[in-house]
Amino acid sequence: MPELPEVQSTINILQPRLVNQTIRGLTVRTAKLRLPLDQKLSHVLVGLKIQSVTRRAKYLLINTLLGSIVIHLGMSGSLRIVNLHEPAQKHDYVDLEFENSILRFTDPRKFGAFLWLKNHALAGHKLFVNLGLEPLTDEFNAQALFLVTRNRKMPIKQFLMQNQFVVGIGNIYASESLFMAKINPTLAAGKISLRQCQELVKQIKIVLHQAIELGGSTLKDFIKPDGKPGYFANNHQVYGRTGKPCLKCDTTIEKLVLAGRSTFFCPKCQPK
DNA sequence: CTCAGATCCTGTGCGC
DNA sequence: TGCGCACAGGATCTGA
Repeated sequence: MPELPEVQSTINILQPRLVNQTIRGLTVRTAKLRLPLDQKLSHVLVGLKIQSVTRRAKYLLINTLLGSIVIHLGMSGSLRIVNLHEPAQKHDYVDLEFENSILRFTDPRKFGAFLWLKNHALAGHKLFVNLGLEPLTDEFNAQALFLVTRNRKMPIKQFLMQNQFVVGIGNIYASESLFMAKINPTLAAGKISLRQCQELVKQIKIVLHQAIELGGSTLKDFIKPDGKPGYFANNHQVYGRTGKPCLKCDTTIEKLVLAGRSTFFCPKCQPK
């Protein structure tokens, strides 16, 4: 899936195409996503007009005056806009139908989610209530990161990937940001200095902004909402580059496993 | 409270 | 060419 840049790119493409469109129907082809999908949702949605398409963490929000359709792409989900009567493929699980087009949700691994939340239920919902700061805001800064990491023994990479303090940093961009900030991914979060926090925050913002500008990264099977294939791993410094030379110092890139997730780093640029 | 590990599900790619 | 196994972008739950 999609990390934050892919979700944001999806939104950037969907927003102009969906705003002011009126929902004509909903077709659901599975009940089992990460969260159960209400098969009778169609009655609620038909007739509602899309006001905006926004994002919170990696949740994509299609907003109407009454509430929001909340979509999470999980590990393998994608959205695209197709013509009416375009036949559904194997893992096409939800269609949101408009007058002249369909927004189609595909998710082979079914780790994603598609649900409806009324306005009053949105902010307090369990999916949203424990989410941390958006990484591209001023609230996510070095001072805040420094304070919240004190006494934490968890490796900094895992800490970044939790959503409690900062959201939207997934497995790819955690490795990439730490490389750019020259911080070893196994370093205990509580051990990073204020100066390292400054560099890390700065690099996280740069890396995410760049990926968004590129139109969302790098997934070989990532399909943008217009149906065109996405980019493929062209810009990664360390992710997926085990055994290849570091682009800055030529040292061989290494891989290790942290909390069950592959982690890539340069042992010379990111010393312990 | 903190943290490690298992878990949901399917597809792909590798070594044999 | 076919088969089995390891691994994959996330997030949540359990239990030590």
